[in-house]
Amino acid sequence: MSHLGYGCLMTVDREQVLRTAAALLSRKATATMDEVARAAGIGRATLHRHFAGRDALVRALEALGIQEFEAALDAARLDDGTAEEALRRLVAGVEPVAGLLAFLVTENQLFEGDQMNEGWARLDARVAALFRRGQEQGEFRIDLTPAWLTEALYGLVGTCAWAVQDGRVAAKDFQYMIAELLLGGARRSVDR
Amino acid sequence: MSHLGYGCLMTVDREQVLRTAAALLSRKATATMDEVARAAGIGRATLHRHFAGRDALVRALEALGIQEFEAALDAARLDDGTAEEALRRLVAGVEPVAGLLAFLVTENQLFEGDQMNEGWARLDARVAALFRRGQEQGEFRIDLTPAWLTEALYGLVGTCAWAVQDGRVAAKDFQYMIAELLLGGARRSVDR
DNA sequence: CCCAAGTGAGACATCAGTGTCTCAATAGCG
DNA sequence: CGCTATTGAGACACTGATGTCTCACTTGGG
Repeated sequence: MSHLGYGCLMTVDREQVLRTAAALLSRKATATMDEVARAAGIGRATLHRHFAGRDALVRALEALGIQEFEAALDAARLDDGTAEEALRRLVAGVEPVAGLLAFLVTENQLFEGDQMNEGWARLDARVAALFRRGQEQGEFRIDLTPAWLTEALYGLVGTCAWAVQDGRVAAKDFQYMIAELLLGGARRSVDR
Repeated sequence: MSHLGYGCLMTVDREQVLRTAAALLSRKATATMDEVARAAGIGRATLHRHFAGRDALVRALEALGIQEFEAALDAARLDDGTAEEALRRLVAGVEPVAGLLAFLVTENQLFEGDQMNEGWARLDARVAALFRRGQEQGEFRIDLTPAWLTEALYGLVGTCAWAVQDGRVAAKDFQYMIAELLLGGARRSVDR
């Protein structure tokens, strides 16, 4: 059953552990392996059986985050319909990955090594391309660079994930708050 | 001269050290005391002379961040003029503190202890009050809660500070990018 | 010019976190 | 009902960061 990676009730749910770890580490990067294990509801020994060490854990977090974010990008079909529609689909699809994404964005130390950021750079380019498309089609303003809009999206997703975690924003408002702020801003326009 | 806290050229510039430390620690929370010292251009021993330990350093970071952010809030005169004007003044005044602010927002572990967050909660309330005023005066939309707008401001400031640090956003665009996105969003309105 | 203050570099003991191990207990499966 | 796989708890040594100390050097003031 171990070859399945899941299915056995007594077997640790690898993804669940990683999500919990991301939520904890993104808020307390100095958390102990023991704290991570406790947060995930498993023993330190078990955590070590699945991830050779702290580095391996972080790498796994990185890999899962990139993988899931890429899946969200695929599912959002960024080239279909208006850029606004695509962005809303992206925000919706990113919600389950928000914790992971917050960790990736925060833990900049991942990208100091060499270039595991290759994977990340590719995702970055896809998001930026969406904003560029919106600008070229006259849908988005051109005075905010695609690079900044991309970073802002990441920042807002992470911030909102934390706000939800701390109860400052209702979980059901996650998509709305991010998409509306990013698209329309705080100002009340006359045509809205 | 030590009673002045400054003035002696060979004396370490305490605030400069803290700013450097904030910039480093907000991007690599696991950085060593030695790394912090090197980044600040001083020896580890000297760093230890000024801050008893890592905890003391973080506390000092917290205190300075709160103090300077509060000063920025005062200087922005949040009750004067339109809410938009006040927000733009705040963003402008916050720019020099952006690194410190990014550290405070990211290092949530500060607020796990007891309630040094009292100081933070007060600042939080002031910012939220600005957004609430904007809403009550019909200037801001009411479907985005003041609490969320407050968090979003923090998130965007931190994100933009990092983007500038990494060269993805030009330093001169700091205020514009944040204020414009936060106020108007990415969408190109017909009345703009 | 000399002295006090401050600094950097390094040595050192200490300690918390890490990684590895063993062992008893438990859950699923035949 | 055993058997196997997996887990949690604990013991253990080890590594790296930490905090403290000394000492030589430099700077600025008297």
